[in-house]
Amino acid sequence: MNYLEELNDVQREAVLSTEGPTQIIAGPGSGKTRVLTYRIAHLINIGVDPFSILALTFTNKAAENMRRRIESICGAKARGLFMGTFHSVFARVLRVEAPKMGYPPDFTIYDTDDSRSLIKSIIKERNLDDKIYKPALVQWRISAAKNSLITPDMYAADPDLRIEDERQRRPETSLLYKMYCDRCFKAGAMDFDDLLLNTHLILDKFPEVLYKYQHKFRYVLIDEFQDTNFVQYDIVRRIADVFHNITVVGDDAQSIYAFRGATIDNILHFTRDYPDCKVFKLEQNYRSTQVIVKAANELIHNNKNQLQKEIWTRNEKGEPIKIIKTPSDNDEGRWVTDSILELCMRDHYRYSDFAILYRTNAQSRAFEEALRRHNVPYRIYGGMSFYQRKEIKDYLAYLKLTINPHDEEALKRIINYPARGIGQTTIDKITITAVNENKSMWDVIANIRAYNVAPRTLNAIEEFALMINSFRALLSKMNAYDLALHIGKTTKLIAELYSDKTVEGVNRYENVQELLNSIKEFTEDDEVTSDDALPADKGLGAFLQNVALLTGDEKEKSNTDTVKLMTVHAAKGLEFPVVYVVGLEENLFPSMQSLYSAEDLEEERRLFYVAITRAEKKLFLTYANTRYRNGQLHFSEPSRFIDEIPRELTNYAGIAADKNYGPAVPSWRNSTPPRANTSHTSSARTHTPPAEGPFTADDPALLQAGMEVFHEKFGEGKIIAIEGAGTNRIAAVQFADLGIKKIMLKFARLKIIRSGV
DNA sequence: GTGGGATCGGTTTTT
DNA sequence: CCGATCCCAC
Repeated sequence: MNYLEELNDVQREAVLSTEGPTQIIAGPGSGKTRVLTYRIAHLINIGVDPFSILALTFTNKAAENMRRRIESICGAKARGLFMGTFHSVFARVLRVEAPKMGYPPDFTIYDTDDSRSLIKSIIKERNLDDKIYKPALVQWRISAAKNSLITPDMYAADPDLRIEDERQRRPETSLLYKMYCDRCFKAGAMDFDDLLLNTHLILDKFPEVLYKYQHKFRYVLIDEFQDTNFVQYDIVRRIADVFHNITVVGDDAQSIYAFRGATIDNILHFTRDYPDCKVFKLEQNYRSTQVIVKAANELIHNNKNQLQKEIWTRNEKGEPIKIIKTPSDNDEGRWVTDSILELCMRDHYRYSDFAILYRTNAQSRAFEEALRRHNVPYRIYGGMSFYQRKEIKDYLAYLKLTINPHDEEALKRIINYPARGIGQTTIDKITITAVNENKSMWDVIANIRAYNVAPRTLNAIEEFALMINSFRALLSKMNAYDLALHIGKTTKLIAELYSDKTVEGVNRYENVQELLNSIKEFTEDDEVTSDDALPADKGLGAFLQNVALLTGDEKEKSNTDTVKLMTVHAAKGLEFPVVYVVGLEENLFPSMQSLYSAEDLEEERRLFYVAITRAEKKLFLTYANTRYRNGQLHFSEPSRFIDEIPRELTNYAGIAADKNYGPAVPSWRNSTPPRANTSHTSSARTHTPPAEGPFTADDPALLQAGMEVFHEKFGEGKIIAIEGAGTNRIAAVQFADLGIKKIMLKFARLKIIRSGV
């Protein structure tokens, strides 16, 4: 078995000792994925039935990647292996088992948007103020409860939670939680958390189900164990409770999902639950230069809450880490682009060797613009995923409704799209009736004649119900693709998009075609991993089951020689020869909300640790002096994380000084940074703005930076009138060559409301 | 009930 | 800057 020869001693041991509980602590670049894949491949090679192996990963990408690697070693033998994300694997289990809890086998999966929108409508129905009951917060609280295995009843009974909710002026949260669960259930829908919670509940309540999976999955392996939450660990622990062949792979230093309920405690609990477990520590780094490895070690030592571990490497020393300060976010984009072009020319790097990593998705803009200007091909990962686009969600809503007409979110989305004369008032009435009669909205619609409805509306609703029912009748007669196409045509959805010839419209049409393609692929894909316990299904229903769990960007586009842009979170598990970690500013990375708690700050530090350890050869850290965030100009201080890297590993000098990007070391490093002045807003009511100069800020630095952006965007201009008071004010600006434009001033930010004279 | 314009408000990270 | 929402004229 030649694959074993590629491994070092620890790695080989970790691959070969297949039996019993095993913990593999694997630092960045230590060949973690390799060990995990080889371990699975090895299991198959020594004769373990792939059907009895359960491998859980954190992302679809990781699962796919690993499956490919295993198949390249084992070939067809690897078929039938149970591998996927927690959510996708247990969604499959629930398709079989959830009817025991009263869910339909074709239950819908609500994504974050669906679930938020449902919460929103419940808040509205209860006549609560959505300024206080912010849907996102309520959703977060419900999610946290589910992840801690707290049911609505337990929530209501818990005095601590009640006190906390009352303190936050949201006493009805408990009730909302209950209503939310009821509504999901009635809609035949589960949200992401339900997939885990319900799996747990079923294993808990139905011993025969637990027995079945305990004996089916003789080997359980979990990747990115540090990112699992309480429920996830609980589920796998139960499943592995008979054979004890449970392997967890992870690195506490790379735990970056605590905000989502992941807990490092799982690592500690694991050694407590399996005191006899074997532990392997993979500390040799094969990825990065000594400089990068050293920087990473030094950085992470600032965290108190960390298992002792030190990564090391035999790789070359490497270049110092370059630290670059730019005047603005746009300059940052330009500088990085220049740097990429230079390295391509001088050192013959390819575009695909570069990654630009940022803290928030919103930061991608400046880089996109600069890269596009220089015709550098790039690809953005994450952000708005394919399946979150409006046109896709609309289309999918029809498909979902066909499968499960009780799906409330799908129904509300398309009941009047394309417009068919069913307005908001009617929809509200239906909702209220449904709630009052304890039915789903579909029950009301399908039986609309029983209610007193104006003839015109009644007609529209009946036609709608008839259409959906006609689709349902075809379910057993057509394959997924034909039916989807038929639905698109009948509803005029495709025609509507086709007629839109704007750039966005064409794009939307193409997206829908893309969706249809993927349905076709799904229909024709015959790689069946059939199994009596969990039969594979190729119908429209099965397609939809998967769709909610996909992030959609998995499909590689034709051109792969592209610069990659993504958040640090999305970069986990990846590596690149050259990495730019950008936007390294206090309040951004580390993020503003992490600065109040030590734990959160440590998570940010781990995130930065993940970011820099993606780099193989060259690492650049950049930050911008000024940046627009929610339309406001912000001055920034360099991130504290920059200071935590030993000076001898870094190079601040020569930073593009020849290109006028400004001095490398910030001038206010040890003094008070200038702050955006907001005092003028409060006095704005009585203050008449001066007749000239677009800014009333009295901070000269702010004025200066503001003017720069202003001129860059609009050229020379002069304010001739301002109306309004408060934060938003409309200014008429006279431009030398463009006439007069109306511009909205928001604090110091300019927004065009209307262009032209 | 529809559609357009004005206005307001807001931001981490993801399955 | 862009999406959600409000308001108003058809």
